Amino acid sequence: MKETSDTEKRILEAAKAIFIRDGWHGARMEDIAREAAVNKALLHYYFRSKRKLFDEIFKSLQEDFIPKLHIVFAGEKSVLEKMEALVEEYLEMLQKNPFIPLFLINEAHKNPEQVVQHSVIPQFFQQAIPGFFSQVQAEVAAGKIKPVQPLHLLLNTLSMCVFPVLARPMLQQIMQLEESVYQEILAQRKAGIMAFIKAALQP
Amino acid sequence: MKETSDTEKRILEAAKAIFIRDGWHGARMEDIAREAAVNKALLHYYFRSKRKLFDEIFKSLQEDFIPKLHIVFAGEKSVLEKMEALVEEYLEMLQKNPFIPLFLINEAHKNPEQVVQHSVIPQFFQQAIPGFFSQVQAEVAAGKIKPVQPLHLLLNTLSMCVFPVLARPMLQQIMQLEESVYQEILAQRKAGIMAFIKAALQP
DNA sequence: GTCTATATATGGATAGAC
DNA sequence: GTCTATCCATATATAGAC
Repeated sequence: MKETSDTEKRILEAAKAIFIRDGWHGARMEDIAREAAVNKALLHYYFRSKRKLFDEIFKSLQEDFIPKLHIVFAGEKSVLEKMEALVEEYLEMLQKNPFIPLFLINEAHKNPEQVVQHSVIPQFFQQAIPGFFSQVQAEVAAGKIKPVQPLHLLLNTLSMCVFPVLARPMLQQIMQLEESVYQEILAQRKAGIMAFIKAALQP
Repeated sequence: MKETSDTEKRILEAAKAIFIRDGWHGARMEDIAREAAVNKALLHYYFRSKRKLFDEIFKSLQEDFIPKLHIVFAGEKSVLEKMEALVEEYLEMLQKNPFIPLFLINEAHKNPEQVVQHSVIPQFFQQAIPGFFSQVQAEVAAGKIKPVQPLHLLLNTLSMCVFPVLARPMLQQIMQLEESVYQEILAQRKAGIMAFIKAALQP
């Protein structure tokens, strides 16, 4: 029975909002404190450091997301159906937490090892993905889908989902689009990605 | 006739190496100075600031890359041929300058407007891309390629090229792969991406 | 638990001697 | 042009009063 004080919850909510808005580097403890309507010393009282505060948020996020991924890959569904479920779950998570990929990439760049330490994603990968790769090869051999290298299929799919979210501010500027127009494009991504994958896989 | 002293060139070379290795945030003026075998005050003597030093590198890089992109999109080639040329040029640039995308994304996140100021990419986009989009629609209408939304075709292609490079340290950790193995995968990306695009487009 | 005030660390930038 | 020494800004983290 974990007790979580009202202030602690307010801080977590505020921190999540600020991390989403500004990313890891942009988010300042000062801003989080103001958002939570407390003093910034309180953040350290509850969470000791900015990193631990983030970890708390990231942990609960993983606890929410990883089980969904397990369901995606564990079922009896076809490769195409699994890809569709993956795209759907991934895009939904990204919409709610658009700052996560950039944070992980930046952190991994500075200190690669800690990705393994602070995340259960590598563990998930080892468990769920080899089986999926076998399934892809089996469906290719059976002629159910066009020949494709499993790893590249996965990389392609993840890339198409993440990159437009990850690089939103940059792409929006390059294409000179209004915020609302870009959001509209992101909303169409699921269709845009799935049409592409289906066309690429169906024999 | 621009004079560039030997020291200045050494600093530029060193800075490029450090930026490639550590990215914008990771790169320290201290490290660049050591790499160039000079004192860090010299960096400021020649370039005034870290940002201006980077800009110098980024500028010469654009002067090299943008013309290639113009050639890719300006020719009389088919959509599929243009995509192939794009993937080839883009992957080559990324291999030589893997730190660029992460830098641009982080900067755009902190201060979106400056992407336009410090880069000619938005300008390129306005010039070359609308024509390409028309060409895609024309080929779709003519039944030369499967129905596809031009913007999503472009987003998909760019995403598949950039993301595995951009997120290398993270992906390498998640998949628990040796550096050399991951490099091998990147080397196969061109084939992996093009097979996917061709399968997705060919009617 | 919550605040004000302050310490500490990092890293870019500058002054001034040579 | 090149160096040493120092400044300064930013932002995290802590001490200590209430």
